Amino acid sequence: MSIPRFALVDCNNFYAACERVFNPELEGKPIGILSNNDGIIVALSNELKELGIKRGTPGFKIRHLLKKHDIHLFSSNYTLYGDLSSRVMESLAKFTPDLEIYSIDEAFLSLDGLEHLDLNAYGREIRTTIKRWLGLPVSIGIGPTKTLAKAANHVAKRRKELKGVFDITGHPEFEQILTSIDVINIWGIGFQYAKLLHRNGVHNAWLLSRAPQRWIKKRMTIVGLRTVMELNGISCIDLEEKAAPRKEIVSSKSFGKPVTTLQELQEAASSYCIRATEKLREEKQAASQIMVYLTTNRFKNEPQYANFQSIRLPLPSAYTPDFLSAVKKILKYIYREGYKYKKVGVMLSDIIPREMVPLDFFAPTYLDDRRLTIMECMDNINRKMGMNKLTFAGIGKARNWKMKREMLTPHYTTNWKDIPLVRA
DNA sequence: TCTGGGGTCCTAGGACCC
DNA sequence: TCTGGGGTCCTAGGACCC
Repeated sequence: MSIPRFALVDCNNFYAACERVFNPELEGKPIGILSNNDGIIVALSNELKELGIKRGTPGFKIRHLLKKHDIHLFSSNYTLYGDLSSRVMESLAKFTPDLEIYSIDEAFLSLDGLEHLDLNAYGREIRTTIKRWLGLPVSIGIGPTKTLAKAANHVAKRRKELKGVFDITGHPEFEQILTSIDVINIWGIGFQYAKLLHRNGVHNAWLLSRAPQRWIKKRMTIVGLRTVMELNGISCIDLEEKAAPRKEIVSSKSFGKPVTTLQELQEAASSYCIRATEKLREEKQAASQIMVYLTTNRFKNEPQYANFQSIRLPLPSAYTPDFLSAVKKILKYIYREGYKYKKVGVMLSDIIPREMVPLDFFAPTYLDDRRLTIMECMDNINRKMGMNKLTFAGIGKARNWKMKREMLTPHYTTNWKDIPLVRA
């Protein structure tokens, strides 16, 4: 049996690269993309990283540097990134149908059956194609396991001479290469585990691959053990070509400025609830549990309060009003007067496919009568006319809960008005 | 003034049952 | 004086990912 071969294709500094596609003047300049509400920096171009700025830095903290270094900050434009992402994935699918879309900017490809090719050259062809078709730079790591493909990608990104592609499979300097990678950069090792490993002298990926497996299992569970096996070339994490159905749906946002009244919280939570139930219907699912939480601003030196509560519906549903009344009840119960609230959120869970919703003799369920039709009708109108064109009275002024996005670029690829013009 | 949002998986421990 | 043991289910919390 031949060893499997995985490739990880990862778009370099994806959000920043997307902004550059339609604004080539940004080439070579430091760019940062801000989170919702223009809060923290979530994506950085290499030039911005080189200035010593870290992911997670609040935008306002570097405001004084913008002019000096010609830094360009943008509000996140997920409509644009999402659209370019699906174009990248479609292009990759032309190379192999065995593909797992792992995140907005990454995909695992199975290269099984292509071992006879020069996989480095094959990777470079993929890379050139994506660059030519979409103007986006990608890096490609290849290895016998997903974890090693990820590690190879890490190397491909950092060593210029590799030209963005690296196959680590059976590499003569395998040991030295893994030794050069700090455990924190290994897929599956986060901040806490990296601390634990360093404390115990396991500083790099090579040492991790040699670590006693019983100790790993005990301290890092079966998940950590899988990572170690994968570093040893034993594939434990398969390619998942079909997206697994979601098990929970969360919708939450921080407020631009503090909120104090129950009324306002109700409106915000209702609008998140509407969004969450829309997603639920998009995936043809139904949920039977809803949780609402709220919290004050932990960065502020003022009285803090956080709480949550959930309600179980008698039957799974995707009928928005079922959830809206639950939201109302919960918020009324957990709300305390006198605090400045920063965030409220809604989470739907216990999700099942809607064909599995049981029928009830005595009460209308989500699936029978006109409820389904009403919801579908609303969803269709909103899809066509824009989000929240048709909505529920309960959200009041909620349309104004819209995020702060002061530095938003146009929706170049998804809105007729925003399509770039070329002047002759 | 201004500090994100949306997910998954695993385990320990309690409740409950026989 | 003696105070079981094993199985299952659920939940909270902690770790991780992007």
